[in-house]
Amino acid sequence: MSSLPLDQVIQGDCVEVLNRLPPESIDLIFADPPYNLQLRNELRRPDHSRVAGVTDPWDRFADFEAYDQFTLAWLSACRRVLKASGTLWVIGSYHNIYRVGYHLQNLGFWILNDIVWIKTNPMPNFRGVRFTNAHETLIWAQKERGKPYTFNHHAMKALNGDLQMRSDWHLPICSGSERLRENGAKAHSTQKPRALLYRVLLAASNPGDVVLDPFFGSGTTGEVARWLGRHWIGIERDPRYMELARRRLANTSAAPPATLTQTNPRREPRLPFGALLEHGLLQAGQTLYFEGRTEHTALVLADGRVEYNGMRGSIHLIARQIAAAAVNGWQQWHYFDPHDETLRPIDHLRQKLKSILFKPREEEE
Amino acid sequence: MSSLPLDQVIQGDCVEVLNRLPPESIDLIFADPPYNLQLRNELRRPDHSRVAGVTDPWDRFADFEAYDQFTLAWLSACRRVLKASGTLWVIGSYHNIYRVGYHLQNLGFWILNDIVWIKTNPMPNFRGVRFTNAHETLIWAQKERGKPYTFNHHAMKALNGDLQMRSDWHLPICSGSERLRENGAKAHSTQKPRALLYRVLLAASNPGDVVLDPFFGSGTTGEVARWLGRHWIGIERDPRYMELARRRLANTSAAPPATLTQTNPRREPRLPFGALLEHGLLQAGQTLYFEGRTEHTALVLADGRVEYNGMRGSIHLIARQIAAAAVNGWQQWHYFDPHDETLRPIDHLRQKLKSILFKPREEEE
DNA sequence: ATGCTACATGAATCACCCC
DNA sequence: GGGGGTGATTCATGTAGCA
Repeated sequence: MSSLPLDQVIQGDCVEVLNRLPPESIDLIFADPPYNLQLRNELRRPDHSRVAGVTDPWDRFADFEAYDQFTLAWLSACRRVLKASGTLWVIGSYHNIYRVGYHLQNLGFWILNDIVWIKTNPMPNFRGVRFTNAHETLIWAQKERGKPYTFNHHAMKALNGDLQMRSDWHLPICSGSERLRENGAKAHSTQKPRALLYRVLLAASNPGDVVLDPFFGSGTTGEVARWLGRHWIGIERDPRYMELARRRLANTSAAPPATLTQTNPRREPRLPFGALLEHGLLQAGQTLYFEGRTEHTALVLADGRVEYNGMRGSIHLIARQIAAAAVNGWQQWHYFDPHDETLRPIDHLRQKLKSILFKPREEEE
Repeated sequence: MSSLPLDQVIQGDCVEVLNRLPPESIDLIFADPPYNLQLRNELRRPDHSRVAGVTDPWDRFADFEAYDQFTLAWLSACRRVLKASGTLWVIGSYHNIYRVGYHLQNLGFWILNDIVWIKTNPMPNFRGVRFTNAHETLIWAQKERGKPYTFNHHAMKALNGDLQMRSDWHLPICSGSERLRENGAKAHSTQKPRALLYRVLLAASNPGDVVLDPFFGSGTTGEVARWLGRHWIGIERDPRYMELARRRLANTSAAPPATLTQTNPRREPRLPFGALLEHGLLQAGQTLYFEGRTEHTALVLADGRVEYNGMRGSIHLIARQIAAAAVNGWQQWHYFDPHDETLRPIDHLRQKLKSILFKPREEEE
């Protein structure tokens, strides 16, 4: 295999498949390896219902040494196919992330950041014997210290309301309609949310780049790569997951490439418009209507800005240009709600997202 | 040194000092080791002012291997002095925490949680080449898997507005009047905020426990330990920091013991159902009502068992038989209160007896 | 359609005493 | 030390069912 099998799911052990790929050919790797959870007994909620733990056979290792060998093998194989300018993301929990980070540093990867995914709705600790485990950790590392790498600072800043994107990402877990199901049961026990991958790919790759995921699973990485105009390669050992991902990707539409070009920073409000994109309430390429009228339309860009009449900027900036007055973009811009075929202010979506992210708590004494 | 040097700062290398302490004598260790930051060049803000990085000699290591040796040495020494029921906290950043976590697991420590300290006011990434590094990581580990350990669940829940404390802690960095200064300059480059230690010590120790900090620095651990009625031992290599901490601790006042009462029911003595009979709150021959309904009644026997439908057993056993599920007999069974002619759970009587037998006590030991 | 309640569930290393 | 009994323990969110 000398050329890259782009935009495909490849069935097989990731080390073997990686070793057949040409060296230094991948721009970005996102890896979601087994966490080695080591669950022993069943766990019940206070109402005595049983918690469905992750006890899949792919997460069973004899001991730490076996897990270390596994980790070194796939990290080394990834390192070979990564371009000198490429970066690697790995997600994990306290069960495995210290082993991953240790070996990754030993192999010569240079950590650029670690990111904590703060879950807005984690599962509680039912027995009250530890802290609620409310986060997972991502390590972002380049192949070699000092090499150039891709970090789309302005896109991240735009996505974060004109403030620098920080290392703590507050996002909900994957649930509801986003969660893939088969006969009512979850199709994959550890499906990652699209918003997480959206931020990773937008930050650390460019349109046309090749993004590889050695533990493809349900294929979230591929779906978001398509949204963002990145090529993707998914490696998955389990034929059932491979089929699942193939079906998913066959139904994923790509965003128009015009929305994906490089950008400059803009002013944004506190809850940024980009959050609507991260959470899938809007998609890049959708049309916005100024004051709900069809003669002024704008195009939603992937980093949370909009394009109108050759101009690019935040919803507020563009709205000011059109109205020639200080206006609030959240009220001016409308989106088409296909559910009831009406135009609504995007502020409607913001309220919806607010209720998702910051559900107001009762007043306390 | 056979007895513990309580409530003192000891000057010396922590491994040497730890090796002179008796084994299995410490309840809690909080360690804030050098982070091995490996800063190469000076960093300037956009206005060209110089950023005061951590370039102290105590944070310089030749390479990862040297740092690993250092880490293994102090972790091993800590492990020896820790009680079987003791736990260890280590704080670090992505520079060192993966090495710490790896070695700690290899030594047999069992991770209970990792905690992310989210800084509400971190230093921005001035050059815009990475994400703002807005967090540090703490690992909380017990000496050995499966041993009992201290976690004050109710204290944590109360501290968090009656919701379980999560693994993400949003706290500001140490600044303002809390920050120790000498001639206007920071007295210690990595002084930790008291709020962080407050949560650690309140969660994982009890009044009277011995808390040890092998990298005492400015002495935040000691100050909070005094606040919370814990004994403390601080080890610090640098004589200047040792003096700084001694001055600080001399001016720290301890909390009134009455404010430190235990709220964890696990530490309260157990009251069997028969105690209600012994103390006359119930009498043999009385009727109990399952879930307050009159169709399931049981007879109280003199030995603290109940008889229901020919079966005899504990309140829990019989309740489980009726409910065909794991239930708590204290909640299921009701008694008739002649005072106001209502049915109440027998747990009401238990609470009453508890308040009679165990008047809220002062600090123990 | 709207609103309310009940129910389900999420990468989980989830008890402890006493015989 | 092993086994059985006692009894302590949950938050956010989405969906289904029903009025």
